[in-house]
Amino acid sequence: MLKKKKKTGRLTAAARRAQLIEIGREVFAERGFGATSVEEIAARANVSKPILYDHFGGKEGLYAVVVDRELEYILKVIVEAVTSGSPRARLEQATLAYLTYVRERPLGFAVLLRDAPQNQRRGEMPALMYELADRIGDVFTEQFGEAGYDPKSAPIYAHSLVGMVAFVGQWWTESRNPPPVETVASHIAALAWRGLRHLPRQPALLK
Amino acid sequence: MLKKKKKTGRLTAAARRAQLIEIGREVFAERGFGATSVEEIAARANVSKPILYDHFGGKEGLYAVVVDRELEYILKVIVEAVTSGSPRARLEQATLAYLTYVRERPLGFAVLLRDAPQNQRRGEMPALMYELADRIGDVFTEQFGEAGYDPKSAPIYAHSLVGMVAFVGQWWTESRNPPPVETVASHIAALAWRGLRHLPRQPALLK
DNA sequence: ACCGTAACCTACCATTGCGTAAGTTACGCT
DNA sequence: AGCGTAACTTACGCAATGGTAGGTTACGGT
Repeated sequence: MLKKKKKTGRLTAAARRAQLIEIGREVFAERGFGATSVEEIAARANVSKPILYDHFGGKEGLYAVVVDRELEYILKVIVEAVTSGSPRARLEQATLAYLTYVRERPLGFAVLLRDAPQNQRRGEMPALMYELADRIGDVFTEQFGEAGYDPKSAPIYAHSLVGMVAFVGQWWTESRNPPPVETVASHIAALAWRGLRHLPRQPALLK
Repeated sequence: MLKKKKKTGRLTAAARRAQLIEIGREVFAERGFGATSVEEIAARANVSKPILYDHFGGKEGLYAVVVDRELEYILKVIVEAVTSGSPRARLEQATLAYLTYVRERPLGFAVLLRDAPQNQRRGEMPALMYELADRIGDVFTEQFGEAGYDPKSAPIYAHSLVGMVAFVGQWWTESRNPPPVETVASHIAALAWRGLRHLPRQPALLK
């Protein structure tokens, strides 16, 4: 017989594990790591605490799995969007991919935004953003050199781009009656692209 | 006699209060609200818990004061920067003011970035950012209408601007060997300004 | 029908950390 | 000097919560 639930709530290990990850994502999204209690997760799964410990070793274990899956996913989506096309197309597609992600996986997105356990290091989201910004920064550094711009300024622009996408993304998910993804993405990409295209060699404050 | 400390650690109410606010900012910055214990703050002040309760009523009370002062300050600085000059000068000065703030008050800045108590509502920083973005959005909406652009898209650009400044600011404080404020501000402002100036009437994705 | 094992539960600890009650010490004014 | 008050402490209560020990139930192959 296959692993079908008879009438009791008893599940196979794999199924229970999957369910706990799902619920964990929900609760962590709502409360953040610190304010989440193992009991609540267990309760929502109609199960007792020790089960969670059997599967994940503890709260941090579950959290790690949830975060890891989320990062894995978002990174995959963005990398795919950036693997082909003109530079401008890549910019647009990456923006689109990111926005699509935050829209389709609001809970996972929320988990990434919140404070990480034991805090000291930043949340997972900022870490990912820095990672992305660094990669983009590398590309910019090279391009800037060839185009006669100061390579030193590349990271600033890279972080600017990532920052605007990130912040707009957050705002966008939370706004009721939000415009369609393509609209948002096209505006952001336009701003970034035009800005970069018309950059002065040596920006200076008016004063 | 004036309120000078003789040799014991005993302070006047006002002095103790000020000290606790200072220390509170430090600890909240390091640990975030949730992970901060009243005991630790008290310990760092070489004082026992009840004193903190006498002054602020509890953890949330202290936190509220710390955050309030911080928001008060940062808002003041930015508003001052925006009260005169050409639109472009305002953009530059606001950016400059913000970056100067994050550099000069890293602890307060860190507190604002972290999760707020009782969680559900966002941290204080995002709230402030949304507030700023909304104000800017209002200005843009008006300007866009006059210039023949779609007023609906104004909030997107407003949030983009705020997002890039915010993210770059965060990165900038954390990077060792950071470029001077004016440099960073001029680059950000240049990107934003050029982008806005050369915006197409109706942005569209390549595809 | 039986039995081994995987899934699950009912208590338990132990710790942490907020908040308070009640008493104690030093300061400074008269 | 002495006294009132402000500043401070010790010692607790107590609710949450992470984590564990040990026993119980149902599943499914033989």
